[in-house]
Amino acid sequence: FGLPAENAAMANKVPPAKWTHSNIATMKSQLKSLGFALDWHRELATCNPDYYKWNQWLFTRLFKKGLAYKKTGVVNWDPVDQTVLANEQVIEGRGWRTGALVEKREIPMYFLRITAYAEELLAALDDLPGWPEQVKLMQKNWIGKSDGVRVGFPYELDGKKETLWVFTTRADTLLGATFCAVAAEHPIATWAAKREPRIREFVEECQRGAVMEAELAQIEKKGMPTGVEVTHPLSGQRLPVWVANYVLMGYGEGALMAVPAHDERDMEFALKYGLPIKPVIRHPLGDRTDPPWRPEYAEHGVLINSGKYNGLSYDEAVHAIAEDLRAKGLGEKQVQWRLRDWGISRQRYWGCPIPIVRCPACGDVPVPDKDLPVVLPEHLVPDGTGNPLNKLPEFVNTKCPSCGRAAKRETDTMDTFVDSSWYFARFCCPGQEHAMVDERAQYWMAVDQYVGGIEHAILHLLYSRFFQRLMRDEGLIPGISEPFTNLLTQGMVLAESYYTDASGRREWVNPADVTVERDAKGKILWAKRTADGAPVIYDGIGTMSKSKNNGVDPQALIDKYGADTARFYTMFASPPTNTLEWSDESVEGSYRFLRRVWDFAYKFSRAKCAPSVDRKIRYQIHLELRKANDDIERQKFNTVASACMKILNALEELPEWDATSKEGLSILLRLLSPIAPHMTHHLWLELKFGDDVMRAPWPDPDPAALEQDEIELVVQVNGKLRGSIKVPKAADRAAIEELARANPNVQRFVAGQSVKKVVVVPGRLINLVV
RNA sequence: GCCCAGGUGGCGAAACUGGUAGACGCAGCGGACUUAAAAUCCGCCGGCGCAAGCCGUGCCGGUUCGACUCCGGCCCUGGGCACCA
Repeated sequence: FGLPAENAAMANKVPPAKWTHSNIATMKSQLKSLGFALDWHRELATCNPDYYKWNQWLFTRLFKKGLAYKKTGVVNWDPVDQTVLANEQVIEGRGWRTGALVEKREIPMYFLRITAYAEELLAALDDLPGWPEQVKLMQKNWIGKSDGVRVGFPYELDGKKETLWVFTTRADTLLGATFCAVAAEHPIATWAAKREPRIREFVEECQRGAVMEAELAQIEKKGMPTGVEVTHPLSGQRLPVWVANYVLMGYGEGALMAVPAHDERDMEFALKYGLPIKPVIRHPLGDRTDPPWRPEYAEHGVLINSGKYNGLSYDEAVHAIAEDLRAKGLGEKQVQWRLRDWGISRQRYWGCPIPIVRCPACGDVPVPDKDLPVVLPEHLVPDGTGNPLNKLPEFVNTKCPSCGRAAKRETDTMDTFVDSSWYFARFCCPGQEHAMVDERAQYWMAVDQYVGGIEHAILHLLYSRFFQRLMRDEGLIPGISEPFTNLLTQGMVLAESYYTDASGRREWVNPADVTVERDAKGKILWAKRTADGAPVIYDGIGTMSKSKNNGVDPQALIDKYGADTARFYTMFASPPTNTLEWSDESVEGSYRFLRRVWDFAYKFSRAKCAPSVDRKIRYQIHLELRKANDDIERQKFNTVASACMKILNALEELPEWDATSKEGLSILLRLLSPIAPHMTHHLWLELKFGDDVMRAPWPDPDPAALEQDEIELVVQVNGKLRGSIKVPKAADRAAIEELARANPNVQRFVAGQSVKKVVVVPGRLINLVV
């Protein structure tokens, strides 16, 4: 389900269902040829009615509970194609197909009340020891709980008494507020726009602009006075109200108090429009408030210029000011969340239909269970001008489930994040036709180890955590709140991307189909499509993605080198959490290594083994094994692959075939078996080490092999490496120091100076400070 | 702009809690084998220097006997910013 399938459908003029099913077949065969141990009888596809029926079923439950509701939301509108665009389809403010300037439009949509779970989703992060700190921190900041104060600024409009409410985390700076600013959609802005054409123009300009937060945050800060003045709730001073494009209607009250002296954005705005700047926090370096802005202006400190609050600290001031505001009915302490409810309506065809019937008499009526699923017709081909479901009367026209009169079906479909928020629970219950999940989900959940790209750190993982709670509270999976016990976030695989721009529309060309000429430093001079020589534009390096057509097909690697090499190389190239710029140049080394293992094993199978043991090589093998076992725990599989290589290198140094060869080879095959299972399985059998390497006991290092009488210590003088010494394992400090001083090179650097201090790090080094 | 990561040889990387920077590979160079090539094997492989040694982990500064690792500031790259998923 989703946009890529619709785009492909448009480009190839085939229904997205067909394209999707053929992709599933291809990817399934690739997964099979890589030899992963997957339980295919649990397979599901979210575009299958057996699956999405339960999206619809849960939605109707949430709707009745008020956890799903309807309100207006803002979308990108392409005025030429008369269609809603995804953020991805807006390129530099214009529609991707039409090039028309994109407008904002408010339309009714359905929302899931994730904010009802904000507190729990935040607090529970502390109970996820198996999650990377990085991800928990991102989620915490995204949910964005802030303690602050809601402050009211009274004003009069057309003779009516009103209050402008703002939220601030810096109530301590209230006496430094010199103006207020409201969003373009705020009632004060609307009022002012009616009276003053210039303001109306500005408000309209703000409303035309971007929907995306990243864009909003980067636009030039602009504003206009509304002519409205509010009264400062403590000083009684009159403050002007401005309408400003950097105030978001979606956060807080859609209005803010501006304290230019202690907020960078307010300062920028005040300087631009000549508004007053009043410092109210003592600067740690003295009375310095003049521009340019300095970050320390925003630090908490002692209040000044604030009348009775002078001398108070941040906490004291916030408390005192909140109390005084409360007494006047003009404010109180308040918790504010950054998290917004989740808009799930998509004005698109290839998704799960939202199970609502719009009845002129009864309003929005959820489709009853007996009529679920609302099946998506699969034969349509979208043409880019809106949802084709709207043009399908047999889908749209229906009867109200409540009163039986003629009614219209909702044609919006659900955000595909809904599908991916609970599929893991469905994996637990193959074949279940009568429920979303059954008691098997209770048995299997939570997922022990979840693996996914870091790009999902916030949205997908947060939505899944939310859904797990929805299912819990629906009584489906009682007592389980968190879906994923351990989380590994893979780094992104990056590749260059290229597009042609001939028709004014970007057409992405796979890097494999591009010929590139580079200068000596590797910078791209020009690039063309290999097939027809058409010039292509280099778009930089970024994530491999469907939309930029810059993925590498793993099949080519499997065909050329086999699945084991493809697997070994992927493990060896870098740790899974690293970002990786893809290059298959060095696959050769992995292939060479596996062939050497094969070769070594076959020579061994024909050799006569001496019973002797090579203690030095055995030590090396067991040392590598110990490290490899640690690295598996740490999920650093690239060094496990190198440990395999080091063990083979050590084995090849053996002067003759002996007991160490046999033990070492047996360790190597078992260590290698999860990475290269096909080959190691075969060799294990051939060598008669057992019948199934995957069932053989995991190798553990032998403590006896790791024992050493002498250890090597590094000798430093003033922290610089000057030599090394061999000392008996049990040597004491004095003995080590004596040996270190006896080293001739050390003597050169110590000669004529007195040793002030000696640092001994047991088992590692001795440092003489002169 | 905001939030989160990352930056180490020509390249992928290693160095686990502050303790020998560059393990293991790729590419490259030199050699062996071969009529030749492929494959394989051996050696070299951060920079400067004849050497001793000096410098070197994005940049600037700090803490420490000792910093890739910790602290402060900056630069660059990647991920996310709510309709790509």
